[in-house]
Amino acid sequence: MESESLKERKALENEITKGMEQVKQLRASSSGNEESALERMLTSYEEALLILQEIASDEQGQSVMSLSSDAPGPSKDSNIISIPSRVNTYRRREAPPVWTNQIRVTSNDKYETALDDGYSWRKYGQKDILGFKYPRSYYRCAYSHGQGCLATKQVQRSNDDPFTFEVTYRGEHTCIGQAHVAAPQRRPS
DNA sequence: ACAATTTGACCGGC
DNA sequence: GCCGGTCAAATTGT
Repeated sequence: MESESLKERKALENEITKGMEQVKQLRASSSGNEESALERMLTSYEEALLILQEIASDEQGQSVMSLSSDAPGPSKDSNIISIPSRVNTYRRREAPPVWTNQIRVTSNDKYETALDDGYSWRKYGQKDILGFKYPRSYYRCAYSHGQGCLATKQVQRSNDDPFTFEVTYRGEHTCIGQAHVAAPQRRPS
């Protein structure tokens, strides 16, 4: 039975990996705005793989605990009650996914158009960063209202090539069906 | 009048 | 104390 589920796990892992490769291939020949979507797909795959690993290590269970046996823990004195406690319940911090895109801006391209990823952001800061000759801008999702969206991005203009921007996203958008559908218009008058 | 941006202040981590 | 990140008051845009 165990080997059966192990086999399935391996198959699932294999499928996910195949998907990753497809996306990577797509990304290699992509341009501009679709790139961020592809990056997000990639981080989803990576997260899936991570979750799979966690499930696997959960199944193995106690073997992890044996590590602490040689630690100078609670003594074996029968007077002392050893509390099982939550030693084994490592709740892994759900780190938000982070990825950065390189965006090259052409001169006839207006910055806004090129940097527009279809979401609406609100700028909340700008800082000069050591080693960068251009300031870095900080944006958060425009509807971070209530328990809304925690998605964030930073924009950093490249030192050497002022036409290249490094856009770093952190966190997935939890907001859906919002106003950003109406993004790609902004016609020049 | 309201909403978004700007910008120095502020804060936490190293 | 410096550095990167965020806050928030002032300013600017619509």
